[in-house]
Amino acid sequence: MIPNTTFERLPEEKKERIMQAALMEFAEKGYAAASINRMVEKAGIAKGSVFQYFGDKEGLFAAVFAHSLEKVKDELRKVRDNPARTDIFTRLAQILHTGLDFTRTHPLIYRLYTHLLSTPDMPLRNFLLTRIRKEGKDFLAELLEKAADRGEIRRDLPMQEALFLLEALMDRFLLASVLPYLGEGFSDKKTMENHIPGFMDILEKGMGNKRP
Amino acid sequence: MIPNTTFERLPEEKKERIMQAALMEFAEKGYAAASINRMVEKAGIAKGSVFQYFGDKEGLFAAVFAHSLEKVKDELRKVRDNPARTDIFTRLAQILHTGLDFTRTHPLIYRLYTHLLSTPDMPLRNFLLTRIRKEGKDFLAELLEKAADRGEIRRDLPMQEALFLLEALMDRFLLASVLPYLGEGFSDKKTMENHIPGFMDILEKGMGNKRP
Amino acid sequence: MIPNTTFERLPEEKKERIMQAALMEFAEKGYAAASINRMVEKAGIAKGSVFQYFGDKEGLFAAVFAHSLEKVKDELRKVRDNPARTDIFTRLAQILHTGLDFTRTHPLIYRLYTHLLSTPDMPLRNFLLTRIRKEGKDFLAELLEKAADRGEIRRDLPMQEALFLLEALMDRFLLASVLPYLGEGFSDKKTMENHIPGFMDILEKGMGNKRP
Amino acid sequence: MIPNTTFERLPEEKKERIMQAALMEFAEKGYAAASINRMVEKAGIAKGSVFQYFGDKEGLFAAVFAHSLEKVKDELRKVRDNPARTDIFTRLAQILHTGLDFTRTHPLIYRLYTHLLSTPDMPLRNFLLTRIRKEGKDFLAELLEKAADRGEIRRDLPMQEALFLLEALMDRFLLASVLPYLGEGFSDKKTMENHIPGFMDILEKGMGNKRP
DNA sequence: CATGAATGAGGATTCATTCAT
DNA sequence: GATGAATGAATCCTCATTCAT
Repeated sequence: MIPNTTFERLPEEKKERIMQAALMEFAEKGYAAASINRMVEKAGIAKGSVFQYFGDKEGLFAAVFAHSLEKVKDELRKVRDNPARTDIFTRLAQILHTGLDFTRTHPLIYRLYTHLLSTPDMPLRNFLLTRIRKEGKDFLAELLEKAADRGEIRRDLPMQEALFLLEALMDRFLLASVLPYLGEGFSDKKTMENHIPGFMDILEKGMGNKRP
Repeated sequence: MIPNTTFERLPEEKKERIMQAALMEFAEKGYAAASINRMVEKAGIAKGSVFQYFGDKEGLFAAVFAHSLEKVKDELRKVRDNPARTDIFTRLAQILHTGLDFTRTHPLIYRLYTHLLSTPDMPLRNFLLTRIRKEGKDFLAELLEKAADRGEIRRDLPMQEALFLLEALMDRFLLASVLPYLGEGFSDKKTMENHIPGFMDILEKGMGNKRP
Repeated sequence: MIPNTTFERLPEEKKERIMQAALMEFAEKGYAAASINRMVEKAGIAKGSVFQYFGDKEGLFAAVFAHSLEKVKDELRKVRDNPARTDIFTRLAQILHTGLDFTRTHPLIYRLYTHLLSTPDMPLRNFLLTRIRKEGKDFLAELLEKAADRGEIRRDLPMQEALFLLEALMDRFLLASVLPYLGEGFSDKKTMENHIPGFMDILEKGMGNKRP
Repeated sequence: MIPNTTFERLPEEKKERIMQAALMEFAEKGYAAASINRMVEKAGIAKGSVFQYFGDKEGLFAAVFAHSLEKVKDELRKVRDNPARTDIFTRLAQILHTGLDFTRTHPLIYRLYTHLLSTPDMPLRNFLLTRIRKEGKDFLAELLEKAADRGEIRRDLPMQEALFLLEALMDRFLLASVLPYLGEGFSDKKTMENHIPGFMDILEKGMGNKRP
């Protein structure tokens, strides 16, 4: 479970090459169907090394996941540290944009996440899912709370449901950017940004505090 | 290519037993990781029979999917044929309730769908996804249009985005009812219904035409 | 081993259909690799019938072989009954032509024979091979003997070797007419006849009794 | 596609053991009916190794074939490099002897060749056949041409047909040495050599240039 | 520490044969 | 007598894992 330090000491380039190859396999095939054979060939390393570094397939998966989670956190930090003094809806729009940037740069990471979501017997599933969702959800929750404090959302807004809706939108929006056939007009990553204002319009009216 | 009629002629009980066992495997493991060995053991039939009935794994998957789609359609028919003369938001609430009933009765079918969504190299993925989504999405689209005609939603509602949001909520809501760890307060199927009014409140304000 | 009479009582058309389908399989794939599944599909009969008629795969093969042997005999009869009062070399040329006609009409039968030749563990191999070769070889042997009596071949001709050579030529010639890539200029069934005079020229000089 | 070097690096003894076991299977059963299970048991290696070495059954077959072809070439070299200053018929007799030596030492290789000849849907059939036949046929063709230049064969000899006849005799002669039931007096490898002079007698009269 | 050869369990699939209808 | 569903052994092949070099 605890990653061998051997892998850590590898040259950065090689580490990245291995992580990338593993991520590709897991993201495309899911955990069980992923083949270490294909991975090592892609990465150009010896098969034995995988087991030296990570113990077994599960350990490799955990490492890939942790590696990916770091990138997610980096991205989130960017948004969080944005000192933007704007209202929550502008903020949400920014987040969608950032999310889109993320799936554009790291489409495989998002696919990895969806596999985790949909496969009940994936090893470490619960552990990993709670870890990654904590990142995203806490962030949204905090956003909502602060907005409430600032009076940007209406008093009687059902918070739990609002949070759920935001997460649903976010997830589906990113999924559509990563996998085809989720709806005409949304299969194209390039034009997806055009929809963001529309979403904000609905959310603002549904959750906001503006007088008409 | 044309499905053998052998399977059709089986006694209903046996057919259902086989479909159920296959659905369990596919829903839990996804397509590639599903094991026909496990399935036939669960179903109590000979391994060779699977191939006599369905030709190959892909054929079996297609059959399971078709079988499941029928149940989805049955459910949708119930909602559609409901002659309810109510506004769209009451309707949406009904739909969420019905969806919850469905995932309660057929949790595996929904999991099957999520695998299809998240696995890019699933066989027949595009074909099957377009088929199943046509059912659901067309229904929601029609609902929105009629509501627009009746003036139940505001004139300037961005329709595409509204539709997307509804689908996202629907999907996520049902997913939460089927798989754990999507959020505290939502992991419990029994209490999920309590959230429906909250959702409707937000949607109505965001999309509706009511004067405050 | 003894063929069930059930098959004999079948309508001629059906019998022929079954034999033809079986011959195709055995000729193309050889005995072990032949599939009864494919055969019954081609023949459009029930799989169980094959076993009712012939007992098992081996019985079927024996029946196909017997059926084919009949056709060979028919063909040989044509040549034998030809009251041609010609010398042996004209006769041999006729035989090659007839053989070519035969492989043109029944290419599969010849392939069946080559499989039998080249597969050591084919069931009934020895029994069947001796049966079929008896037909051909005895005929050639008789031909040679009569020619010797008539003084058409030289006194000192080594008979065993001559017979062997004739068989070799015959077999190879027919094989080339049935399977490609045995030599440029011989892969084309249509032009093979042009080579016959050349062969006769060599044989006549090598075996004949003519004074230069 | 490119053959793994793993097999090449094996100890010679093991390589030979594997090749021998595989050759036995393929030679006895033909390609499709050959069983890798039986082979690995005979060779005493793990089943997985076969696929590590050769990729798949076809790759194994190609390797066995290449291995065998090398032995054929070695044998041919012996004959070719024989600086014998003799006429073509003495040469042909030598070749038959050498061929007999070869089938005595490597009977399976010749059987492999006959399967290739008689099985139309063997993988790589055309490719392999042209390769192996090039070796043998070119050699005979060259022999004939040189004999023509030296005036050892008659001017008006039909060359194509002569070549064909020589090949047919050669093939059939070797086949008889390897598989039983091709003719009494020829089924016995030990006495086959006795027939060679008889063949030469016929060929010399049929093709040669001697005045009686 | 890196390598890659060895292994056998398990994968999907095909098959000849049996037998109840 | 004809049918075709049921069966399980055997097919080729892939895989994660181990371990000697």
